[in-house]
Amino acid sequence: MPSQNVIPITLTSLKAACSQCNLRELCLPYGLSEAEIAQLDHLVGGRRKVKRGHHLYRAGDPFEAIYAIKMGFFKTDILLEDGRDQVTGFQMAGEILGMDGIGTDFHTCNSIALEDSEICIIPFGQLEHLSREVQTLQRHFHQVMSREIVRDHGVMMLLGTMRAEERLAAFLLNLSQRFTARGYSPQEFHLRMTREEIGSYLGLKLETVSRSFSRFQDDGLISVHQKHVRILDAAGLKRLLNHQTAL
Amino acid sequence: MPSQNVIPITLTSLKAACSQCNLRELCLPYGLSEAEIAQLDHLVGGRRKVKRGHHLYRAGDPFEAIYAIKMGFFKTDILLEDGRDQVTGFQMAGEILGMDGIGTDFHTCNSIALEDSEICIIPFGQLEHLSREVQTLQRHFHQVMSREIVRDHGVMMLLGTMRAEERLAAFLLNLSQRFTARGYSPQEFHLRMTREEIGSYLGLKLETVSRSFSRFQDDGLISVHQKHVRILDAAGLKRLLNHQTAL
DNA sequence: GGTCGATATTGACCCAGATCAAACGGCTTG
DNA sequence: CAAGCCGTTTGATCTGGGTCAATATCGACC
Repeated sequence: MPSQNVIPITLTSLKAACSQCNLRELCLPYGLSEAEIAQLDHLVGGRRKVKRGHHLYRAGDPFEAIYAIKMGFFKTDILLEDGRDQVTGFQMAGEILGMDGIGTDFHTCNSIALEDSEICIIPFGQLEHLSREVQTLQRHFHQVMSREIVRDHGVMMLLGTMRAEERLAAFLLNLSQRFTARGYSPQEFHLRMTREEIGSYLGLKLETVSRSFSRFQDDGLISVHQKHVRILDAAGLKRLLNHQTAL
Repeated sequence: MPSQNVIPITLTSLKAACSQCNLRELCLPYGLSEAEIAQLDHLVGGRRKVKRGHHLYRAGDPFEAIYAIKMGFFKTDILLEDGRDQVTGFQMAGEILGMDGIGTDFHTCNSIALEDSEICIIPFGQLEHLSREVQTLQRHFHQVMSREIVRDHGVMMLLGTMRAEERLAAFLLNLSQRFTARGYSPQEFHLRMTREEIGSYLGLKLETVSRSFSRFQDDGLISVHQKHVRILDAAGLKRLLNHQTAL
């Protein structure tokens, strides 16, 4: 069923592949020369639109490709047999999805669009093939995977050692930083996810997330109305983070 | 200073490189043909012994190589400026260390031997070079990285959704399974880490770890004396894990 | 073999965040 | 524009695990 929505790359649409893509500074081609990016254009096996609420892939799906987000917003989550589930990440334009599947030949988590999105399909065989020829691509792909590992370590740190408000502050600052890198305002943004999804990601209940938001607002750190967030005192949020809790 | 302890590969010692190593079914060469493993022997840049309590590398060290554990036991941890720290993993023979450094050219965590250990140095440039030529090696290296990501997701799940005793049960079952894969007893093993290190990894205080151990013992699931653990009822531990908590 | 510091166990108490519950706001839909 | 639903906010109460503290045990080193 995914193939229905796949937009095959044609000569005209190729114009908009990596070499023309304004995300190339954030995405896989980062750091590649013009010539190398030209080679990379052949890498993109097609595009696919994913409507809000729909899956890009599900846990158990055979692994065939990784995906670069062209536009939109995703979450990944894991669902255990006993009903427990956890959001393992939120991904935005320029970020790579699907690397969880490389190790087992099937995906190990679900990837769900939180808004109408579009992704570039990167058939994994082709990526490996091309990265045997383009050293810079190989290197860069390894860096992307490694950074995912480091990001996960950061989340483990957050879940293992931080209290609720610290987690939320870290979350907001991280979002702000990533929006900034994409040319959006660092202070003001729209949350694509619910309080429950934030809570799941941060290991908190939605009520705690909501209460912490209110607390931040009362303290003049942010202003929140529903999904709209404005950061009023980024330094204050950072202070909250670095503040010695114990010792 | 690391270079002092490096044992260079000589013609005689080469005999004991990957093609002769009894860990090759667990380590990087897994799945490679005899001929490919022969090529791989050139990959190992040397060996290094790391005494208990000593660092293999530290956060901030320049990234040059990844390491395969030949024998011994390690932990990785992250230390934040504010003094918080967290153990991000425990690694045993056949497992790969150092992939956190690929993305940034310096290591992002500390790797510390929990017993006298020996590792194989795999210079990363050489690994990338060889994996451009040996497709199976390339594929396998990608799988190793991906599995690290999946493992981290598992830990996030554990930290985000499980209660103390579930975390410890999952931890013990995971250790048991890994020891089994290495030919050791699934029921009986020696913990190389302290209660505090287990707690740090599981997002718990050492007192909670100790209490949970005692509880398991009272319930006849395990027997513990200091670092010696014997699993008496693995099924019981698994039941503890899958047990519906909420809903 | 005795001393000392690190590690482990156990108890008593407390609190951050979970849980339960109610009400509200903003959507979509007829 | 009313109805209904989902997501959110806020309050009241409960509890798992943190904190503090005392004691026990182990292993390393004179």
